[in-house]
Amino acid sequence: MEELFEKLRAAGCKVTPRRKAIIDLFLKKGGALSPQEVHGFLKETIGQCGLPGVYRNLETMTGCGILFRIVTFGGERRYALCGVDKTEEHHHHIVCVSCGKVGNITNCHYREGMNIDGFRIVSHLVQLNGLCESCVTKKTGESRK
Amino acid sequence: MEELFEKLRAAGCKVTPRRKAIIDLFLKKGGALSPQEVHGFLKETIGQCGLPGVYRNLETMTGCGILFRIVTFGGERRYALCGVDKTEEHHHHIVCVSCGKVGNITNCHYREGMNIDGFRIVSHLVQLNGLCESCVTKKTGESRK
DNA sequence: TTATAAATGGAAATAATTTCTGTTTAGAGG
DNA sequence: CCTCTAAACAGAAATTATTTCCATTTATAA
Repeated sequence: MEELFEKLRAAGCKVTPRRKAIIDLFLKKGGALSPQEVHGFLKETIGQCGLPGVYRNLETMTGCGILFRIVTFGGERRYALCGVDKTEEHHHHIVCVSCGKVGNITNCHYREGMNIDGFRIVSHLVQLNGLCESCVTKKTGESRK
Repeated sequence: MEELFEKLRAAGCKVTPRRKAIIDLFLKKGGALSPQEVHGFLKETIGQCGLPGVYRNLETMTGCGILFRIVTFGGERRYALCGVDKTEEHHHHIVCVSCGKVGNITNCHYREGMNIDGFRIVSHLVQLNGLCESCVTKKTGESRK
C-alpha cells in the first residue's frame, strides 16, 4: 500500500483520499476493473465522485506504473494493478479471467529493433488470459463432482 | 480479390457492392483503418453510406476471416486485411506502423490449456508492431542523407 | 501557516457505438 | 430471365463512453 503511494510521490503526484480509495479498491477486488466499475464502487465507499475524475486518476496511476491498462480483443477499457515486480524488467501480464489476479511474464522473445519475417519490431503487445491456481482448483473441483 | 469474395460466400454472406468497395479500399490503402476512416473513404468512392453499415460490415468481414481487429494499447478500433495465409494455422499478426502492411507470425509459444507461472492459459493476445522492409528502407534512406 | 500547483466535482460537450425501422437487393430456384 | 426471401441497406435516433471545462478545494513544500 505504502509502496504504491510512494510511486505516486515519485511521479510528483499527490496522495489524495480519492487515489487512496482507488488503490484500496484494486487491492480488495484484486481484479481488472472498468472506469464504470471503479466509479460504482467508489460511490459505495467514499460517496460521491465524478466519472471524469475516475478516468483522470486511472490514467494518472497508469502513468505512475501503479496500474496498467488491460489489452483485450474488443478494446474495452479495463485497468489492473501491476503485478508486484521489484525489478523493472521487460514483462507482460497474465490476467486471471475469473478473479482478475495479475501475474508477470518475463520470458518474452520480442525486443524492439529485432527483425522478424522482414519486419523491424517497433513495439509489441502480449497478454495472456488464464485461470490462476486457486480459480483452476475451484472450477475443476466444482465441475468434477 | 475473388478469393476474398469467396470467403464471404463460404460464410453464407452476400457479396454486395458495399462489401466489394470495403475490400477494395483495404486492398488499396493496405493499412489498418478505423470505421470512421472507412466511412470517409466510402463516401468518396461509392457515395453515401451510413456509419452503422460500416460497423456492421467490418464485424461481418471479421467473422469471415477477411479482416481482423487490430489490438492496440489504447483500444482504438481498427481493422486490417488478414495476411494471406492459405493454411489456417495458429498465428498472430505483425502490423507495419507506417504503411499498415500485415504479416503473419506463426511461431507462437502459447497454447490454450498450457500452464505458465501457475496460470492455465485460456486465451492470449500477441501483436507485433513494426516497420516492413520497404518502410524501413524508406525511413533509413531518408534519415541517412 | 501559507502559497500554489494539482486535484476535485459536476455540468456539459463530444465522440463512438448500437438499435431500430422501413426499404432495397443479391442470389437461389424455377 | 423472373420471383421470392432472407440478408443488407440507409439514416434517424438512442445509448454509452470519454473528454473538456471551470470554479472550488486540498495536499504539500517552504
